[in-house]
Amino acid sequence: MASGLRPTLMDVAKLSGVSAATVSRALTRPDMVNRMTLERVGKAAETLGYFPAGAARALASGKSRVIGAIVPTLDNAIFARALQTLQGELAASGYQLIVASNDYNPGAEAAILRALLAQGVDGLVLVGADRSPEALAILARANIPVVLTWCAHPEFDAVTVDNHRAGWLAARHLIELGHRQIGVITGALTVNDRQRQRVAGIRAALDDSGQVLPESSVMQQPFTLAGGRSGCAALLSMHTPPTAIVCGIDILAVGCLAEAHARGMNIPDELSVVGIDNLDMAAHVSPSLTTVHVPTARIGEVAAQTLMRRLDGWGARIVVDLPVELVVRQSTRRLPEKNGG
Amino acid sequence: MASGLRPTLMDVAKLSGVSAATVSRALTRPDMVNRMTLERVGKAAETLGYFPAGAARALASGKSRVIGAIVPTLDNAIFARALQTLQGELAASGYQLIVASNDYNPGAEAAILRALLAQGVDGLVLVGADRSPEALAILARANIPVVLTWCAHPEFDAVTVDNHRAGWLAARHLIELGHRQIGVITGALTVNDRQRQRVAGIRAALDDSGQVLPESSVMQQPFTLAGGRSGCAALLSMHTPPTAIVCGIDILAVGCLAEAHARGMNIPDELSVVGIDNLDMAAHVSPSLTTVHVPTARIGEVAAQTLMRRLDGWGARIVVDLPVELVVRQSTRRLPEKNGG
DNA sequence: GCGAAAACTGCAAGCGCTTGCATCAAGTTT
DNA sequence: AAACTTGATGCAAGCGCTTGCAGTTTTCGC
Repeated sequence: MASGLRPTLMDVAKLSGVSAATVSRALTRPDMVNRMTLERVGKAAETLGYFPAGAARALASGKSRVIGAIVPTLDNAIFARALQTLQGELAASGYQLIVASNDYNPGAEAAILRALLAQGVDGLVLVGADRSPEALAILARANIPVVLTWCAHPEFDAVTVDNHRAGWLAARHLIELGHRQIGVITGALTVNDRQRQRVAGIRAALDDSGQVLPESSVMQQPFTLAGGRSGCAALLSMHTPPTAIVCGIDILAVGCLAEAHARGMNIPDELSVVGIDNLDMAAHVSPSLTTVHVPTARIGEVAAQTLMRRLDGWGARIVVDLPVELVVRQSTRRLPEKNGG
Repeated sequence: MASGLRPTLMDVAKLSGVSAATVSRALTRPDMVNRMTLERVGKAAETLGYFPAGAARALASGKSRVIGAIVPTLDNAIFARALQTLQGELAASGYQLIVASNDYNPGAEAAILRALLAQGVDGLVLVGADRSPEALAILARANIPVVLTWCAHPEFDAVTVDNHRAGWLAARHLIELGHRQIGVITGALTVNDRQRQRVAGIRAALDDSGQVLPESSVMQQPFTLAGGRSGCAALLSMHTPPTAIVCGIDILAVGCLAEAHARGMNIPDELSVVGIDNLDMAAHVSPSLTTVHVPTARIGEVAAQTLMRRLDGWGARIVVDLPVELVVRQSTRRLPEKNGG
């Protein structure tokens, strides 16, 4: 090889006295190559410090061994954690992960999708099932495996979690504790189907017990602690403030706790708060947060496995629904009786 | 084009009646092409729904427009946030981001590096300056821009933060408040130069005031709230427990707060705690956390800019040092006088 | 020991783009 | 009007691999 340049397949072939084809096979399908040849090639590759050029490989084979993921943001423990396991699992199978975020802007997705496809990803993992028609069209034409996470959609594989049930469990818990004035803090519902489903679940639980959740008791806030605080503040300043609040995600719930604390309110005595997600933090805040556990890390892991299975040729739709579960801690308690009646 | 297949450059060329070369130029260097031709090509590409194949492009041009990043873990708000801005900034310049994590295992880095280089990344962003000789050798041979983050190294571009100073500021603050018994909770020092530097800074501040920081007062813990708690517990169970604790990162500090709270200790009256990082959380926990602000998001942003500058041909070493700054909140206070003396 | 199957290996044609060089038409200069 | 620029385009040679097919050598079965 020209000194200073990366060695190529040809260099290895020459050094080991075989054809490029054989080297290629030695590297990708060792079982097709004679043991001794394999060894010779291996040694040559070793001494040259050879490693295959992904671009050439991708071009020739049509497979890039790269998976793309689009998340609303990395700056949220939920997605970061899912990506962490996703990446780990993919790496174990020899795949790389390209991440992109759309900042909860559904309109940005189509462009990102185009960029990812242009890049030549072999598969895609997306969050939620809300998708613009344009994005949908792109996906339909792309002809690569796509797995949705958190929410399902009939046209795609999915690793889901029952968000409706999560909301239901949270609200049900409060109802069983005697709460009747229940407020909700959630993210922006128009761009977030997970949150919509959770709120629907909350509403359903209330319905089941003959109550209604007025729109005015549902506060939409950004997914930050500050959002949780201001949602809490808004709820508490209502004419009849709630005796309990369920938050669409733990971040909001922790913010809510902080706000209550800042106001000198005792939780759970004066206000019950329940979250959804079960972040690490939930167990450590004070009071510890009652929440609905969502197996976030597992989502990434299973998403990777689903993708691998598809890339291995699996033909049928795959939908894995991961269980959610109420975790009762210290932030909720039975509504104190107001009077003897 | 064969129906069902993705259109190629050639398809666009034929449809618009020019050569493939012209289409290529129309797409990548529009200024080299006649206005009218450009328009025709654009229209043809549009109607065919053409977009370039990244692999082919990368192979022919030697540039993949993909950047690789290796972080210890995504599951830490610090890195997740930096990656978020890094990704956003790169995307704005038409680059994709491949992320990989090594789980704080320095030994894994070389393999990841190899995989990333095989994939054909155009640039790399790494965390910290600790690097195995093997990894270093790989980087040296790779011949692509590399930017280090958080810590600098003479051989690489870097976007740094003065970790030593961060530690120094934190400890100094406590010393000024009269504390003499100071404990430290940190991550695993052997695999984390950021933490080493911070602890060194803490030690330096103590030295400056004529004190020493015994090894036994430095608790190494995993970067979790639970780690912060157990570090705190360990410190408090010492023969002469500290009156103040500085934590290598906020996560540990928040855990520390939680532990103290669980023990019914009043912070800051009975124990002062200071963190480093200034996570969102720091302002919202109770008591709010005194900490040293580290411009995490900015690190990712500037890292991207640095890389872009290099890829634009910039020849000199780039080192950007971002300022850190003490943020005093409620978790620290003057050491109460024990007696009249 | 012979024919056929099995096991290897090589040939060569791409994969879809980029880019140095040549070409050619249309100005500019002198 | 000859000699040059200049601008726009085409030609064609790759970039470094993979892979269908064909050829060669081994290995078996009998």
